[in-house]
Amino acid sequence: MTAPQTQGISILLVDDHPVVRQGYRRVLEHQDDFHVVAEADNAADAYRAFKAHAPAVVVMDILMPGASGLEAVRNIRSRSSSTRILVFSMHCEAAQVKAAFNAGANGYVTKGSAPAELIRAIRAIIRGEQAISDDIARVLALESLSPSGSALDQLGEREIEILRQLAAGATTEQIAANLNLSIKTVQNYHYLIKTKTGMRTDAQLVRLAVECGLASL
Amino acid sequence: MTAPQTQGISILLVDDHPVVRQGYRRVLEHQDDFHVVAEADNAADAYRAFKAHAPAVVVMDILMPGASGLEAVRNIRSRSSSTRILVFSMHCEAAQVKAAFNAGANGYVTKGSAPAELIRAIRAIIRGEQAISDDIARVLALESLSPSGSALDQLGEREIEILRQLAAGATTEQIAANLNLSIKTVQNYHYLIKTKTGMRTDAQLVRLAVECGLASL
DNA sequence: CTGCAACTCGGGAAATTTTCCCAACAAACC
DNA sequence: GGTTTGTTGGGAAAATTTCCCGAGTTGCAG
Repeated sequence: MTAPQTQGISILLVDDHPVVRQGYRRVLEHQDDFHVVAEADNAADAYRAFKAHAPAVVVMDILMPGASGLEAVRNIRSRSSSTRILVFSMHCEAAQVKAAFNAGANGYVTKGSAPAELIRAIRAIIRGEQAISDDIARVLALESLSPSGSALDQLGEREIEILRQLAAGATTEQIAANLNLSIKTVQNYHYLIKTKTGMRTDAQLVRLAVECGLASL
Repeated sequence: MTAPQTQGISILLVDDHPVVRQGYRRVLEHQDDFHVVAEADNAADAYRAFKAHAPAVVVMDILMPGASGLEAVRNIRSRSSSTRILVFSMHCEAAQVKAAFNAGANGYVTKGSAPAELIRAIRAIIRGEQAISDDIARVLALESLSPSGSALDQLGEREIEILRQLAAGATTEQIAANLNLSIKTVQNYHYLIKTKTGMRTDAQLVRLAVECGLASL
């Protein structure tokens, strides 16, 4: 199980800036079990390279011209659930990070992170863990402590009300009836709430609502 | 702060049975600082009377024809967070009691309780405490000690484990991977758990799991 | 020992929901 | 006046839920 693979870990490196790619390639290949098998400088090429090389790990900048890097992450994730995806970005915003994980990323580090942190993150996601760099951790931690509803202040009143009722156990139909909305609208809100908050299941939504004091048990 | 209010404590009394109301009115007005300012015999009238009289305390039976008494509790609670609501019922079941507190009740006594217990409960909730009668306390205490979570002993081990992971926020895929089952099997269990427990949404499942000590928040 | 009941595991197929796109409208804001 | 933001819903493909079924395994009572 834990024996190192003889061929090492194949990596696809994606960044629109060649110099940056060079830098990362050097850092990555300094690990002798890491092997950068391909590079790409845009989302479309990244997806093509992914299909061609089936790398174990994709390391990509999500800030690229053209199609969003997040879109590439989604594409790759929908094609393979086993590929590990590490996103790096200059952004250190909670929403951005959540969006990346929601799109299917396994890790997120900022470009300001030390090389050792990048390596550590890659080894973590290979083990199946989720990885974030220290500065991201700090931002997310502080955000979760903020006095406002943290994940809730990104939601509108309607969204909050619907989340509250969802967490209370109401069905889509009941909510639609309670608020005098069409089922379709409630479904759309339900989906929107999930994407905005980064929650993937209704159970996670309930936990969020309870944490934010929206619902009780 | 602790000085008795000169006008005493205003009470709204709700029960669908006139004779029962008479009995309670007598017991309540035997306390000279208690004053029953209104009565109602159904949920809708209760809510109207509440808006009209703004009583300090609402004493209501939740077992009434028509709209659920719980619904009335919720309505009153959403209108005023300071009003104290004491629920009384013939039922002495843990689930019923929890539902009442969840709806916003401050206290719960059974109809079998002695008058002194009712008075004690009202004085307790006026002080901002939560109050339950002795028999309720015994039921809740025993339930919390019982090895099986009541609604859970109708579930098999596999079902319980899957419910636990669902409540923890795991996706179907993650559960299937964790337990080495097919997604199809997890879906079937998920459905089976819902039908066996009578829960209609995943949010309700989470609540159930938490109540039964299967999950925490 | 035999049969029955319960638990575990999954396939099939129809029904429903989720997902993600889009557009319209109002209010707020620059 | 143009832009963003919140609210409301349609459409259509993808995914999940729902419910039915069978099959292997235990355990237990007859």
